[in-house]
Formats: sequence, structure tokens, C-alpha cells
Amino acid sequence: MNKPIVRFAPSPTGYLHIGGARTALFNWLYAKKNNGTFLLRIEDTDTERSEQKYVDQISDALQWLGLSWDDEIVYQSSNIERHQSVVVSMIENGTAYRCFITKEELDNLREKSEQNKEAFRVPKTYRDYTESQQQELVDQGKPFTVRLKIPDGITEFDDLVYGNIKVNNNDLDDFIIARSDGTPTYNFVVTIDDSDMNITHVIRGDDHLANTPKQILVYKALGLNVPTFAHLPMILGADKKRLSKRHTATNVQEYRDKGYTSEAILNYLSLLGWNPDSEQEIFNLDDLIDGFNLEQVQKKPATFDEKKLLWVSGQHMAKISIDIVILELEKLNPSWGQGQSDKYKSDVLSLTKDRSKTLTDLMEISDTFFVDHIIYDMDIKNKIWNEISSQIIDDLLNAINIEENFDKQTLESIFENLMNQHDLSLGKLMQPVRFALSGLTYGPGIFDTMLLLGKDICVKRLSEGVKELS
RNA sequence: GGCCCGUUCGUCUAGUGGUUAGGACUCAUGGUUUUCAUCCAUGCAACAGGGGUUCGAUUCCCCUACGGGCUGCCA
Repeated sequence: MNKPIVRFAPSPTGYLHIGGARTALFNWLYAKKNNGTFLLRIEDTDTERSEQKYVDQISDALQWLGLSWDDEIVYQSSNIERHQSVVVSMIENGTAYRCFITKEELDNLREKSEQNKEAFRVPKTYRDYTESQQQELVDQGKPFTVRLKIPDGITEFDDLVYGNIKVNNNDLDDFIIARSDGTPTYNFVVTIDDSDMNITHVIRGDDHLANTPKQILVYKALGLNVPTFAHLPMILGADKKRLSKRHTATNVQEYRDKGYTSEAILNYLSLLGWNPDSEQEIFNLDDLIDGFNLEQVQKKPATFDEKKLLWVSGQHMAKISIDIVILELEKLNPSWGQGQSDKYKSDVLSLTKDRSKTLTDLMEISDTFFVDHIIYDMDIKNKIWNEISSQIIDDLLNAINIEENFDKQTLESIFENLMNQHDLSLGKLMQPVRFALSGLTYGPGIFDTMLLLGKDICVKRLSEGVKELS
């Protein structure tokens, strides 16, 4: 097979959301898998709604995800002259025509059809006007749009996901390819651009499935090669509605901020609408490229489930190396672990990493190893602190001070004595110790925590803690 | 209204003309763990409905229902 060229073509009217990221991912995977090319085209022809900040956001998000594109970004708006010249040539060769029906007339007709519960069809009034008849109306200063002259017949194509799709051309209107202000419309420019960019495979959301026959008709009118299409099912929110800005947390960068790694997000996204044909669910990028194919893409929409994302993320956290995790944490929060030695940071992480599901989890749980002073949550204190807690801490402090050594064996024997003395299980005994020491009720093993903190800090925290908490 | 697409546990999915319809997440219970998280075990839970075709349909066909998309001088 020839090397495929695919593209991701977002419009910069909003942030890159999860659905867009999935589309980008599948394009990217298809390109990588087949040694192809992955291009980025910004569809910015809606000047009302397009904004540069969204272009920046989208490219940042793609880069962060690791879905880097080949070549320069193509801006659709910069091709407008090319688009317009094609429109002119189509009027000349009769594959398109000027239509002088106004928007208001159309709106009225549309409304009438709706009231009568009839199918609305755009009247083909001007379809067969000759060039000179059209010119005459133009000369009169009448505004016009340009419509594609759709021939009779059947339009069909084989979608890589949906299979054979067949539409009767009679069910299609002669749709507008250029507005009355001369600007070309989406279904038209997308074909020109895809053709100009030599796109071989159009992989996009299935909201475009019904547009595809129209686009094919444009390719045919222009005598261009029709690319292969693959439509991806939509991603739905928990309410089963198509994911949109109305849903909470659809922005890729929100997930970055929540502490998910790009690899975890990509892994989860790949599972939405694709199955690897095995029971494996945790993939790194290379696995994904290796296993990916369009044949195993689902036809039905998938619901985004953050619980499963969280699980996937936890699996990735278990695998990720400490060195990488340090880099990721510092990227997420530059002040994380500031002023600490690499050795200490990596010791902290080796205790905490495996009990975290996200980078933010990890930051939270590791924070106690970096702060100067513990701030105690009094709600938690009220739940776990009791009359003997202070006594336990005092006894522990005494024992630590008496012992010369501060190592695991020593700590074990200290706690052993305390257990006997207070007639408590280790679990009960260490609860107030952990809290006084870290302000938390969970975390790494208490001996490991104390040893990493060191004798001086333990003594300081315990004595300060017992004062504040008593 | 018309056209196109879809429908297996709550969610992501596997699967076959004859299966105890499988796995994963979630949830519940138990176990491991000094806490928490992990991990392990067990359990709950699905073929949208109705007709066909067939000895037999979750699987093939049709209809209905439901959901989504398109039907824009948005992309």
C-alpha cells in the first residue's frame, strides 16, 4: 500500500476537547502504523468564531499529547483564492451555477415545509439558466450564491468503519459552495484542501458521515480522486449526549491539570471505540501504534467514563519510572520539590508513587515530605485523636531520644514496646503517630516514612504536633 | 418531515446459527497489607421489542421503538 497521508482538521472555535483528541489520535496512529504522514489543518474560514488563541491552545494540546504533526500547519483561510478560482471554473464548465434565491425566501420555504411536515427541497429554479441568463441577473446587481449541480444517480462509498454507504442523489440538495459574499463553504473547501494536500484517508467524526456523499460529488465534479473515508463514532458524555462544551471537563488541558499523563489519556481514548482484539487494556504509545487498525473501530458511540480513565492512569503510574515522574511533576508544578536533592525526591517518590493514581495524587501524598510545618486538619483530628494519643506521642518521643540509633530495627522495637505498654495493635498505635507526623491518615509505611524524614524532623514534627493537637 | 447511521451487563467491549453469552471498569463481600493505595478471590449485572427464515436465533432478514448525525449563505 502507498504511504497514507491523513490530517486532523479542527476549527479554532473552541478548545481541543476529548473527542477531537480521539480523532487526532486515531489519525496519528493510522499514519504511524503505516509509515504515513499526519498533517494538521486549521479550518478557520468562519471568521466570526475563529480565534488565534484556540489555534494556540489546540496545537499546545496536541503537542502535549505527543501527537505531533508533519510539515507546516495549513490554514484553510490562506487558500481562499484557490477555492474561489475553483468556484469560477465550475460555473464556467457548468458543474455549478449561480442561484439568486435569497436567504429570506429560503427560510420561508423551509418553514412552510416544516409546518406541512414535508421534506424540504431547495428549488432548482436557476439550475438550468444559461451562462448569459445568469450574467444578466448578475448585471442587474442581484446577489447570488453558487450551488453545486448535483446529477441524478446514486452516490456510494465504502467507509472503512461503516462499510458501504449509499445515497440517492435526489435526496441531496444542490448545496451552496460559495456564499453571496463570495466565500466558499465547508463541504466544498474541505474537498479542495484534502485533494490539494493529497490526503489519502479522511478519518474524522461520524458527524461528517452524512456530508460525505456531498463531498464525493464535489470530487467527481472536479474530476479529482476520491480519498478513502473512515468515520469514527462520537464520544458521549455521561448524559449520553454528544460531548460538547456544555459537559464538564472536556478540555484536554483540564485532564493534564488533573494530573493525568498524556500516555494514560491516549491509552484510555484509544479504548473508546476501538478494541485491540485481545484482553490487553494498558498500552504505551508503541503498543498502540503496533496494534492499531481501523477495522476494529466500533460503529456505536462510546460514553466517556472518568472512573475507567482513573484506573488506566493508576496502571500507568505503576509502570512509569521515577525519573520520568519527577520530570512530569516538575512540568505540572515547577515548585514541586523545589530545593530538594534529586536523591531525596526520588526516595520520596519510590515510597509514594505506587499508591497514587495520578500525578496530582502523588503531589498531594508526597507534599508532607517537603513542608516545613504540618498544617493539621481539625476535622480529621477530631475523628482520630483521642485522650491517649498525646501520651503515645510523648512516649514515642522519649523512646526515640533515649535510643542512639534511628534505624528500622530500632523503630520496630520501639513500637513493639509501645504496643505492649498501651495494649494496642500496630494499626491503632501508628494512627496518631502518622497524623502527628504527616497530617495524613494514609501514606507509605510508618517506618519508611520516619526513616526518610530522619530523626531530627521526626522529633521536631512530633513535639510540635503534640503541642498543637493536645 | 426526508435521508444516513447505530442498539450485548450501569460503562468500555468480546463473541457465535446450538456457549453456563467471555473480559475490563464501577459497585458489594472476603483475603493480603502497620494505615491508605495496590494486589488476589468471589459476587451482582446484558443480547431494546415484535415478526419472520431455521430443527434451533443474541447471531441472518423485515418492522417498530429508542438514540445520534445530516437536512445552514456553521465547520
